[in-house]
Amino acid sequence: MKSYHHGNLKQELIDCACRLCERDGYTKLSIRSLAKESGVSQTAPYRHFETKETLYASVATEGFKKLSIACHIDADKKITKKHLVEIGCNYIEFGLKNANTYDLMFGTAVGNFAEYPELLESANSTYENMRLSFSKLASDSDEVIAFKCITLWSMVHGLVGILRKVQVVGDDFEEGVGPISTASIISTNLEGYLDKALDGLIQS
Amino acid sequence: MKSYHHGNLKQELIDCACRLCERDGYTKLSIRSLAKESGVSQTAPYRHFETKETLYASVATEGFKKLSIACHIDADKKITKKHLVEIGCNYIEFGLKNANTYDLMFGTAVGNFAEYPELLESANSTYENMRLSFSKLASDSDEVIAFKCITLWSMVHGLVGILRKVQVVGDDFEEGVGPISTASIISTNLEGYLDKALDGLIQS
DNA sequence: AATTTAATGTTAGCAGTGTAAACATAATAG
DNA sequence: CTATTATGTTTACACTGCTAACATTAAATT
Repeated sequence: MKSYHHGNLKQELIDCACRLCERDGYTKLSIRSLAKESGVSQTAPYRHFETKETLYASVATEGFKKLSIACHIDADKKITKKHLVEIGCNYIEFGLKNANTYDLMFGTAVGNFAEYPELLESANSTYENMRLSFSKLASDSDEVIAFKCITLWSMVHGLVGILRKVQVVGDDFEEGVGPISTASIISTNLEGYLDKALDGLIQS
Repeated sequence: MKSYHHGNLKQELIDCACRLCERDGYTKLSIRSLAKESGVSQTAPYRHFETKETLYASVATEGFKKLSIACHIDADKKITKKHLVEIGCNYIEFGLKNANTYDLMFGTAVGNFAEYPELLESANSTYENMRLSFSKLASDSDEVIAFKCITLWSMVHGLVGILRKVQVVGDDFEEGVGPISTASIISTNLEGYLDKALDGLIQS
């Protein structure tokens, strides 16, 4: 016997959306199918999400929270380069393992984060985490730290994009030194790669 | 008086799709509206594009061709670091000025490039161009060159993504050292930024 | 405790989408 | 000149985001 009111619909919709989004990609996600999955009428979700983009924003918010956790490292006081490598690796790993969610977070599905305070907050806090780690590594000025953050973020973000493209294309890749085989070498030794790439970053 | 056969429909559809895609983003692009724009019936495009993804692939192919051109530099023999900075800047400029097309090229709209030979070819040739530039800069092994290529590409690709996100969010940005103001500093002096960032790359 | 109000659900329906099937016309090959 | 192929049209289906009008229940107010 089910009651007229669901009771926990909003959260269930978000959870379900996160799951389906990661499984099939956000383009395959429909409000109607989501409603059906939750055993509720087609338009019920609209009581909790003004538009589809609002739903996307919620899924992306969850994504940033998870990314924050994935990139968080325990360190009492000082942080070493090794820690940064670890952060970078964890970031990339997250991007590759949660590729579809990552698309939603960094693509254009949600046009303007500023319209969704929670999303903006969770995204900024991911950045803030990274900034804090850098600030513990060396006593740089705030400006230098910000530059380093953006550079590291760009690097790992870009690597996620490139590695994914190359991996998709490279299902049947040839031996050689082309982008595909090189990328797969990189991805099998991410740690070593990042370690070298960070050299130019942490000293200066 | 219009004839039953259009005569040049395929190319016109591609051109029109490129234009509309860049103007409104590829998600807003519909085969039907495209057909209407070309003064042809709703399903006529299907004689030239099996699915919508096939159309996407064509637009993306054009995108890579343009990117290749944008990143091409004239240099007789030797290429200097300055040239690489130029390539990087041109790449980023392309990504920011053709943001919607860039999404199509590097997003998940086209799942597997290998299914579209022309797209694969144009994408690979963009890479090959970059590789050639690096090979003229220093007499590195093919392996090292490939690593440098992927690293530079990741960097500029990542920067495009981050700068865009931050710019969108930062319509009303505050002074400070947060990601937004830092990113705008970077974007107003891309050349200087890349120059510094490339230091770690070209020597090693 | 009774009643008003707000939150949350349903039904019906519109305009738009990708795409398949059956048919029409024109260009090309034999 | 005829048969075939390429290219176009019409019709139709299942699906989508979303709106408006209505139903039910929970919460707030008197």
